Amino acid sequence: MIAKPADTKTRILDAAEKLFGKSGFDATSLRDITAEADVNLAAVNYHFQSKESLIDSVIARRIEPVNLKRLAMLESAGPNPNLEQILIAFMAPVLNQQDLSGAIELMARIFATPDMFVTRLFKTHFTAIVERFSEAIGKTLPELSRTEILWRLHFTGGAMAHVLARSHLLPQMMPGFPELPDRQTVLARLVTYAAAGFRATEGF
Amino acid sequence: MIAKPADTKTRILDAAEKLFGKSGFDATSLRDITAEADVNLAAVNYHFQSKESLIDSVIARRIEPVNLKRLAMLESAGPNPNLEQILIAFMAPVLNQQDLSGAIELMARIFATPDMFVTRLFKTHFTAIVERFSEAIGKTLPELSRTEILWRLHFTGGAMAHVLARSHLLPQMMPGFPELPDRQTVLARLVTYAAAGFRATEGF
DNA sequence: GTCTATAGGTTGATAGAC
DNA sequence: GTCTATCAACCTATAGAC
Repeated sequence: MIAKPADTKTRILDAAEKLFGKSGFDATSLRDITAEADVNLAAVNYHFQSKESLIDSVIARRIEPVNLKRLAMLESAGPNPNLEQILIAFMAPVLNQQDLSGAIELMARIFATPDMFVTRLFKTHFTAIVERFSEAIGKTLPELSRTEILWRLHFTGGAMAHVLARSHLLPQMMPGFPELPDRQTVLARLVTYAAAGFRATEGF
Repeated sequence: MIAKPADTKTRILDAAEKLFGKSGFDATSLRDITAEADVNLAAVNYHFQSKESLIDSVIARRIEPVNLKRLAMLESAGPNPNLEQILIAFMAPVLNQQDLSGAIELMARIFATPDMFVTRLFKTHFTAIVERFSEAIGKTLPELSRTEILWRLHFTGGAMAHVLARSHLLPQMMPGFPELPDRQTVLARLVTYAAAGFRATEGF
């Protein structure tokens, strides 16, 4: 492995990702980022024009590969994937991604931030995913209405986002809670829970 | 109904709640708050000492009544509540609260903000609730391990938080998604989903 | 309790030299 | 492309008059 001397633009993206994930978009200043990246302050505006545009770039760089992976996993499960395969394709690329420079914490922020400009990105990047996955689920659960499927996907996304953002404090919140298991175990628990939720009889 | 002339302290709390919910804690300045509340800037520091202490007060004012309501609903379901009753007691007080000055949006922020000082409040206000509800669930689902119950409560809290934070954009995210139903309908959907998730056989 | 005034520091963004 | 220097605006917090 050759240590790549990352160029300025990449260094800024890496530093911004790390700090946005740790402290949020508002609380992270451009000066924090340039200090972390060890580049000049003016370089941010030269390469990204504005802070908001930098946020756009940081988010898109991580989300797009994840979404491609989701679609690829769904494809590779064949023309008639079962519910568990679908849910794993939906969640594994998010939960299992490499946390090189804080990608997981960043993703937790994106899911959890209701601010308008993040919401806009949410729409941009997730609409096609929701469309594709809700269609696949509809094929395995034809008795569910499309509306119900979308709601349950909404619930499932919420559970997944919460796992990203807060799982690390389960042990300290609950006395006697065991060590955090590895990601595969968490994913398995989540898939079991969500699959049962999807299979519930509609209307209660 | 007599229109109460709220005192300065209450006006600040109301304005802060509204703006924290709308824009987040970092993006809301004390000047934003005092302008909204139509009080003097210095009044904030007089009544609350610091911004962080104001945030504490704003959050505690809304969370504590909700948690009392949760415990009361669980009590009133009798000594052996079924799973649905437990889940309704857990979620209804959060989802159905009056959104007078932005309480629901504030609650969404609290659940969704992974910052340390919010996490600390999370522990302060929710540990007892989790303890009580996980115990009640354990009585109805004795075959589940305590660890599994805590994980599934974690997932359920995530789904609920996501409903608070993002449900309003389901219609615009999905072409053909119908109008948002009333809160009771959303709650019923969520309870159906979560109850099935809890009843899943452990270990898959 | 409420106000004005201000201290002391940070912010995003840019102009202009190299 | 990268730097220094700087602007104008904003921030939290406090001192001190009333």
